[in-house]
Amino acid sequence: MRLAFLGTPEFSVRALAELVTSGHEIAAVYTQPPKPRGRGQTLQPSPVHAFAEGLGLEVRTPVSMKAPDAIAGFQALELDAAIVVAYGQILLREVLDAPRLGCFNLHASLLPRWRGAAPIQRAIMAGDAATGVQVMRMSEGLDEGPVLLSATVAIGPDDTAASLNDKLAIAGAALLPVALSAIARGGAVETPQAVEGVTYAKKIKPAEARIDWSRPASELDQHVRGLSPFPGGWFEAPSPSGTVRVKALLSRPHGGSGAPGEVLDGTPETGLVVACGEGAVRLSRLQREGKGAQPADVFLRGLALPAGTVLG
RNA sequence: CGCGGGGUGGAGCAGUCCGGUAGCUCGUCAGGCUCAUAACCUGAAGGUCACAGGUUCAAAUCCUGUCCCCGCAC
Repeated sequence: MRLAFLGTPEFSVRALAELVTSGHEIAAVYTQPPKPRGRGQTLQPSPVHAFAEGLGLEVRTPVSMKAPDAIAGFQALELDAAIVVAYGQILLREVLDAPRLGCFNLHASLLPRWRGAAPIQRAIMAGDAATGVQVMRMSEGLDEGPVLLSATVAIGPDDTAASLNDKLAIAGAALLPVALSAIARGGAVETPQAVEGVTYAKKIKPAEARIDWSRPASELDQHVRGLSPFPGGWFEAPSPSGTVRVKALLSRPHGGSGAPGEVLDGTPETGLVVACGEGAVRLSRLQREGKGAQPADVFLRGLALPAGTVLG
């Protein structure tokens, strides 16, 4: 089929690769324009942009898909279908209707749960036992279209937003060729989403990343893993040169109890065990502000946090 | 010139503001203890304190310049 691909982050790259491998014609790749990022604020193309360029595909980076010329350019492609995977822009009716067979979206949750921007993180933060990826026909509403294909992925006790992102990207990419061949034959079954069980995965706000030690251990564990590595659940710890901010990147509930935020065990061999409002968590990967991530033992050799220390 | 950290024996850090014999937690090596151990005890090796100038009786520490690294939340 003659397709357009719309995607931006790393998550989308695998999906695009899968489409290319399965022999579809990629008429154009749409992605967000390069943004200044990283040290030096140099202009960096998006992961999808870099990947597509490497394959010699035509890359388009309109600032807005609502602009008349962008819409016209899209319509002129005369597509069979368009595949949207974490593109980052809302598409108007004119765009959705342009391809002969319509626009399809790969979404990282089991709809109608976690419609919206941060489904992967929200699933972990909510303590869901499983989540998934789905291919759906796009409609004007936010992730409200009927579902064609679905795959479930279990959320393990050590999964972080990063690890789950990878698993979902792989599972999702595998669905696309299957969905497309069904669409091409006209044999795709589209199931409307359930009316009940709708939740929205709101964007993560900076303020909610801070760790609140008074919460139960299970919730804190989910908080840490759901926000790892970005933006990272963080807390404050005393150091010889004042209070420093520390991100927790990996955690697991652990036995023990004490005042919320109290260090129960800070020996490098054990890891950092901190009391919560209920129970305790063991933090096994940490990152001091301005530094790289470190395993707990290495971290604790540089910043001693003996039992009894209270974290903020 | 977007912002912020940092370069100190193999690892992670303290010391730098208030110049004056290079320190901590580990690792490594040797020996000891133990039924045994990632445990414990004793001892040892290992550093031109990123690099180059400058100030000074004396610089990891003060001044100037250079290189490199790390973190900035679709």
